Amino acid sequence: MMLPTQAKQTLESALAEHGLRSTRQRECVFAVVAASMDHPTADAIYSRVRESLPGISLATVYNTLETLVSCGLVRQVNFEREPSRYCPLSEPGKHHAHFHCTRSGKVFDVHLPESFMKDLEALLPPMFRIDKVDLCISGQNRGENPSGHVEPD
Amino acid sequence: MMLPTQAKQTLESALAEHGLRSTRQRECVFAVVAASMDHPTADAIYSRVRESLPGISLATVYNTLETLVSCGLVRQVNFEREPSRYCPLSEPGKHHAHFHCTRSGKVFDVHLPESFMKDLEALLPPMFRIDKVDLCISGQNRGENPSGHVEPD
DNA sequence: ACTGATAATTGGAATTATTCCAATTTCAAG
DNA sequence: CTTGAAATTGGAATAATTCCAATTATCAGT
Ligand SMILES: [Mn+2]
Ligand SMILES: [Mn+2]
Ligand SMILES: [Zn+2]
Ligand SMILES: [Zn+2]
Repeated sequence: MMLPTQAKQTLESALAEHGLRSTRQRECVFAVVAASMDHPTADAIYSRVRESLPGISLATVYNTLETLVSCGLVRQVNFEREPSRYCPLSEPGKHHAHFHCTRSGKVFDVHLPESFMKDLEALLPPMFRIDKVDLCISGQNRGENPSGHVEPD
Repeated sequence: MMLPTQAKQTLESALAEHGLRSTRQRECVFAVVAASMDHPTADAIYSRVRESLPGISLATVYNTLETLVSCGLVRQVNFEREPSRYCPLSEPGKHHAHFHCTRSGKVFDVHLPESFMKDLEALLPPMFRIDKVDLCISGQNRGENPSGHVEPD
């Protein structure tokens, strides 16, 4: 798992902004998440990272994921009481929801247009300052391969 | 904790529809959730139910909450990895989101109009059948007491 | 390069919400 | 009543995550 130079820059500057160091472990965990389109759990990320860094500990994977989330590089996604999943956050301005197929267990990103986010904001009293929006839809994906802004099944 | 006659009817018919019996424990847990506007955890519900049924077990509270959720009478609400919370579901057609104030820890219901749900449906490919929508907003409630369709702080 | 201070990582133990299980109790029908 | 199924119970088990003290890596200043 190798990290493109540009992504490396992104990681290092985001970490630096928070007064944090770039390490082999952080680079590798970030590379794995950035390359993962399937919203893996911490355990799955641990498995994938160990192919490059066999000595990394699960604690470090958890620590690093928390760090990357707090730096705004990674998103933590929770469905019901299942283990947390993680996905890369490329553009900080863009929002996306998650569709969880209860049949296949797969997770799909669903792009949320700015207008939808505005509508949502309008539903809340103005004294509520929104920090984070988590929209999880669950159901069944029966039908052929979807196209557009939704990941293939 | 006493259950109004009408609510008792609601409970009994919902349970009967699923081939389940109405019991003292189920009545009491349902009564507590129905009367709770603060989205209590299973533990908090356990405490409140024990005032009426001191001998009830925590396992039964968990079992009953799962039963009530599967009967569509109660909603299970999850924020991040915090313990699950529960709220009553009076009208089956109405949807509501949750605002979680990270300062006070309080939870507010936010009514979602049908138009918003339609907009959401339109964002998904038609082959995705929606079973459930969980919308959780977190942020800070700074300002005076909100009014309207939002619970008081 | 060397050193000291600080940050990060590590393995394993601890935490804790929830689930599981076998035994007992309750219930409703015949 | 009797009886079989359903529900409840206490306590053990589970499992994702967090915690912790010890080790290791990194950086800044010499
Ligand atoms: Mn080691
Ligand atoms: Mn007892
Ligand atoms: Zn995603
Ligand atoms: Zn609610």
